Amino acid sequence: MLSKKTKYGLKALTYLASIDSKSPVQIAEIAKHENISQKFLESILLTLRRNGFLGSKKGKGGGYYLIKDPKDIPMTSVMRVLEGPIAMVPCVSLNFYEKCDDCPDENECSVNKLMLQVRDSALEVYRNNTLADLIS
Amino acid sequence: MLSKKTKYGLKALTYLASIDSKSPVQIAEIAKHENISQKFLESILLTLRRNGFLGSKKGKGGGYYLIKDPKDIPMTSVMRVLEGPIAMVPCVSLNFYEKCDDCPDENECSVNKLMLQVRDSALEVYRNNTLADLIS
DNA sequence: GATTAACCTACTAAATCTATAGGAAATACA
DNA sequence: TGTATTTCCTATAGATTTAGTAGGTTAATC
Repeated sequence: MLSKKTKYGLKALTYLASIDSKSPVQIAEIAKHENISQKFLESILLTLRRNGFLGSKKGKGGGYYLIKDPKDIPMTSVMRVLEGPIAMVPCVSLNFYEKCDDCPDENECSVNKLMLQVRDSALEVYRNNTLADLIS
Repeated sequence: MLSKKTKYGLKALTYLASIDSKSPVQIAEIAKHENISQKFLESILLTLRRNGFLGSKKGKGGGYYLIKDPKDIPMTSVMRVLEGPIAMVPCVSLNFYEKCDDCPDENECSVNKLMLQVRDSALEVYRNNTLADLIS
C-alpha cells in the first residue's frame, strides 16, 4: 500500500506544478485544495524541501515552490524520498540493498526471482514518468 | 514492502512444488528448510489451504501438499491471497476497489494516473509467472 | 490408547503510520 | 520598531498493522 505521506506528497507536487507560477504557495492553500491535514502536509513538504524538490520562503507572501522544471523531476526520485525503496524486498533493491537473513542463496530464491521482475517493471513506469506527465 | 507472511508463503509453496511428491510434507520440515518460525508458518499454510492452494492431512505421516499443478497456480492469485490487493491504492484496484475519500475526481488525480500504470505493470509480471516458473 | 501433526482462537510485543502540539525563527509591512 | 504571517523544528500520542507466541482441540496412525 502507498502511504498517505507519499500520496499527499505527490498531490502537493502536482498541485505546485499545475499552478505554474514561480511565486510561493502557502501550505494552507495546498492542504485545503487537496483535502489534506495541514500539519501533516507541513512535515511532508519539509522533507521534500530538504531533499531538493522544493524551495521555501518564510513570512507573509511566503510558501513553497518547485525548484526544478516538472519535466526534470522523475518519479523514481520522488518515490524513493517519500516512500522509500521501490523494490518490495531489500535483496532486490538498487538503492537500499540488504541481504535477507533467512535466505542462504539469493540466486536460488523464488521470492528474489519474482520480486526482481516486479521491481524492474515498477522502475520502468517511474522512469517513464516525470512530474510533468502527471498533470492532466 | 512485501510482508513476511507473503514471503514465507511463497517460499513454502515453492518448496512444495520443488519436492514434486504427492505425499504430505510436515510444517516442521518446511519451516526448518526455509528458516521460518514454525508457528508463524502454520498460520500461513492454514490460509493457503483455506484458499484452495493446499490440501492437508492430519496425524502421523500427515502434512501439506499442493492441490494443483504448479503450472496452474498464477502469481496473481497467490499474491492476492497472501498480500492483498496488487494495486498500491484502492482506487485503482481491480479486486478490492474503493473510492478515496479525499479525492473528488479520480480521472483528474495524478496519484491515480501513476498508480494505474504501476498496477498494470505489476499485474503483467504476476500474470506471466506461475508457481512453476519460480523453481530454478 | 498413545503418539503424531494439523487445526483453531486468542493474545502480545514491536514497529510503523498518521497525525497533533506547541513553540522558535524568519520575513513583510505599517 | 512592532505586529502579523508563515515556515521551521522537535517531541509525542493514538491507531493500525505486522510478526510471532501460547495453549489447547481434533483427527489420523500405529
